[in-house]
Amino acid sequence: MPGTVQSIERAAAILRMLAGGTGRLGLGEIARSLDLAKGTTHGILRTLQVVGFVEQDKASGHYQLGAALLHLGTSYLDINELRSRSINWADPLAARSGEAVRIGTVLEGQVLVVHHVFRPDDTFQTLDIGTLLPLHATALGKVLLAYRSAGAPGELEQFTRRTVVAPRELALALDEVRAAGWAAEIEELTLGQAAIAAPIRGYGGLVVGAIGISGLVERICDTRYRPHPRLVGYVRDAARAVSRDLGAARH
Amino acid sequence: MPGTVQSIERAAAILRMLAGGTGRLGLGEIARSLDLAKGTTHGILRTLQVVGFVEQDKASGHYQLGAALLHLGTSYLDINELRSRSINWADPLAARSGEAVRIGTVLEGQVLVVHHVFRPDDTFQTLDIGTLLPLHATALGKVLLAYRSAGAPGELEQFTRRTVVAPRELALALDEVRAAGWAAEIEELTLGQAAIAAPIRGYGGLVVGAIGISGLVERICDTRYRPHPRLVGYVRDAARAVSRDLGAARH
DNA sequence: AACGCCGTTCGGCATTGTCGAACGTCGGAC
DNA sequence: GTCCGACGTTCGACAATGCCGAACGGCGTT
Repeated sequence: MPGTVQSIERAAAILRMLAGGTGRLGLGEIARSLDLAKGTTHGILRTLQVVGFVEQDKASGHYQLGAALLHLGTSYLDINELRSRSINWADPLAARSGEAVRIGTVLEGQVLVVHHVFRPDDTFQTLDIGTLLPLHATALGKVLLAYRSAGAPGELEQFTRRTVVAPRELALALDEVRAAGWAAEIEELTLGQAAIAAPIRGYGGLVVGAIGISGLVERICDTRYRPHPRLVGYVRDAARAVSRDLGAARH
Repeated sequence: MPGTVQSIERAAAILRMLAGGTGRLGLGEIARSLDLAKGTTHGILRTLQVVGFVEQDKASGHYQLGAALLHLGTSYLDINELRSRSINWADPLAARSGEAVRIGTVLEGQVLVVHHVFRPDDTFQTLDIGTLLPLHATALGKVLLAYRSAGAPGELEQFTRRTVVAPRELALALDEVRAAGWAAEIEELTLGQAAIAAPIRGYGGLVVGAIGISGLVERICDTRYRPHPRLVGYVRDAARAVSRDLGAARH
């Protein structure tokens, strides 16, 4: 890609690789995967270490992500307008619906969770801000796909028996999402779990994210195995409120 | 610095700058602060944009941190051994003490919070994982300073009337911390707040972090304005437990 | 209407980072 | 105990790379 700094692209590729794997990776492993000379890879890793983006386990020599990234990630949250505007509406939605609320955007063919409110009643749940979820097997993802210019990703992983993996079937589902203005997901990612989501529009009406609730199927769905209209209304109301805050209304 | 990749260092400097400021920054502003040509800065920013580390506000042209950093930061948390080992002991500490628990490491002359457990009873508190705190005005920071090879930072900001700003006074306080094996902070960062912390030792006995509790002065301290020995015991017990998990015991 | 500032583009030069081979060290295998 | 292989690291030479500075077009202000 002309006009871009190649060493930075390589550094980013290394960071993505370290984030994807189980944790520590060896220099040789990294160099081999990215088709780089060991010496080159070493120079990049050393620099990343100096700036705190990676750390090295002195004992094994292996590399892992560094602490500076945590602060950068948190700073992103502080800046992110989608998140800051959503917070005021996510809590009420969690309270009204009684379910956990999540807000997501698209990042590299997946859903990035930028905000998460725990289910009000319940106890210990793991915070999954910063987590990546599949686009085709979540309510948030379907919404984001439906209003997205880029087409669906080629590889559709099957998580449960109900996961939509056929491209044509997914395209039809996305048509329905566009027509209805909201999306549902019922046991397509995890058995016993269901979710409802609606699009958040930013300046100019563009869809910049999605907000939704998720929880046990028996609470999200009615006896006919379909999402409660009441909950759908809550989600759509919240999405509209956030969109209004983001300036979707003005023009 | 020879042997390091200069463009990556510059890219990291830009990211740090974007994280430090209030949010969006202009290209000229960045180029001026880092003494770079506008063209050079533009190339780096474009690359960072391609890899998702920065985003550009189409309207104003200003730059801000990108979503990919959030995922990298979260991945760091998943990897970080200090954090993963601490989690099991942070919850019991919060339960026993009835206060909020935080675990921190040193990052660039500040305390980086890598884990945070809310005060059990209370209601809404803001999660400050990823936040940076001053070294000299927090209990966590004093512990980290006391066992650190590098000397204290030159600039000691005054937050309240009780903040220790005189280098000699701080050095004496750190001596006490080393002698006692724990540190306290009473209204030195925020009025009405106090904290207790103890060091976490990793492999080889090296101090790799600190764990502590913080809350209202009247709960942390006794009538003589000194930390409750019972709470100090809880914190030190937790610190020892985490250290044992991290392998400080073996050799 | 002209100015100043912004983000962006482009070409030439040399600084910069890349490559490949060689080194020291550690662990495991035999 | 002693190979052997793999690892992370260092180094020097080449040229490809990304840096610089000047020029461009758009926008808001003066």
